[in-house]
Amino acid sequence: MHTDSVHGHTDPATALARAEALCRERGARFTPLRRRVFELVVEAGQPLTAYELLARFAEDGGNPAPPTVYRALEFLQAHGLVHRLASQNRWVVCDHPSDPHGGLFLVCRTCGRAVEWADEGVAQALHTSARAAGFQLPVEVLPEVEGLCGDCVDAH
Amino acid sequence: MHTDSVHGHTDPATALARAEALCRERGARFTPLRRRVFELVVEAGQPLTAYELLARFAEDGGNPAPPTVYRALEFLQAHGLVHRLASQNRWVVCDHPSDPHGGLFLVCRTCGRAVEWADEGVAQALHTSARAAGFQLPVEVLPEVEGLCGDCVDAH
DNA sequence: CGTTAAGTGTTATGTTATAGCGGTATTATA
DNA sequence: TATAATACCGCTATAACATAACACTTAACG
Ligand SMILES: [Zn+2]
Ligand SMILES: [Zn+2]
Ligand SMILES: [Zn+2]
Ligand SMILES: [Zn+2]
Repeated sequence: MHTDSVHGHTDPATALARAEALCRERGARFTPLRRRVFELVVEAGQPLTAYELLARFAEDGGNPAPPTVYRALEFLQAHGLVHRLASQNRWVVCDHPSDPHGGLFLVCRTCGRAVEWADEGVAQALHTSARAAGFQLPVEVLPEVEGLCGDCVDAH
Repeated sequence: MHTDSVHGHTDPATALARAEALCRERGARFTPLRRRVFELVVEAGQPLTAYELLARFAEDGGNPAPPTVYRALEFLQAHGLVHRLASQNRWVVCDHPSDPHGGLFLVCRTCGRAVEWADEGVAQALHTSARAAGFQLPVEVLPEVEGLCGDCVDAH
């Protein structure tokens, strides 16, 4: 089984440059607002709620209303720059945008850390199982499961 | 690979009897309120939001407030009688309570139908993948994925 | 330029979920 | 049975998450 991990440790500058390049390629506008939202999500290094983002804007003296932030997040998601963790109501940076990918989101029940784990084995098992149930899944599927990360297991 | 499906077509009377028996065994109180909530979820035959449940109570002339319904749902969930679909903010009856089980929730993007699909292959792939990422998953893991059910695929 | 589309600010509101308190019903114990 | 402890539920209020709709500004394109 081929297993390929991508950890959430891309440095912010690289992530920003990559996002900017990707948007330029596609003719999508990486506006200051969208850039700032992306930057905040990258810097957080962990999943954030939309309202946590709003709070960070407020720290900067900004004052956007919820729709402003939600719209930016939707743009970023549409371009694969962030993922929405539906089970957590949170948003997190994608570590390998521009590359369509399925996989698995592992979310720590204790510390909230999330790891996007690209694993063809899981994706394949999911598609096989879904087909057996008569379901057709999109190519990219990214289920979320809760567990304990290594650090939190060690700390009992 | 062993694949075992359980469809959402258990008849309401049977489901109720089973729930009642299960609670009696465990010394848990299957009160009228909890019974009614369970019955409504069973009858719906598809995932419901808590507020849809509240509306059905209202149809009956009842008037519970949100916490009342949420508490009943949490009780039912704790006893494995219903599952919460975190990605959908909905609740759905479990087709094989009393039997700890992992698997997969397949949710149709179009019609909203949800199928709980017990598949050891998926559960195993998830645990293997999670371990590789340093995560420890609970024994029962039930990720949710969105796709198209057979009917909705046929209807284009 | 002028026209059009895309992006953003803003207000208001809709939807989902929980905290906390006080009263009632059930159970456990003497 | 009396009493104490616990579990359950009604209720009010509020927190947390998300979107509709409209006005205004900015960018894209001839
Ligand atoms: Zn990704
Ligand atoms: Zn952790
Ligand atoms: Zn189940
Ligand atoms: Zn369908």
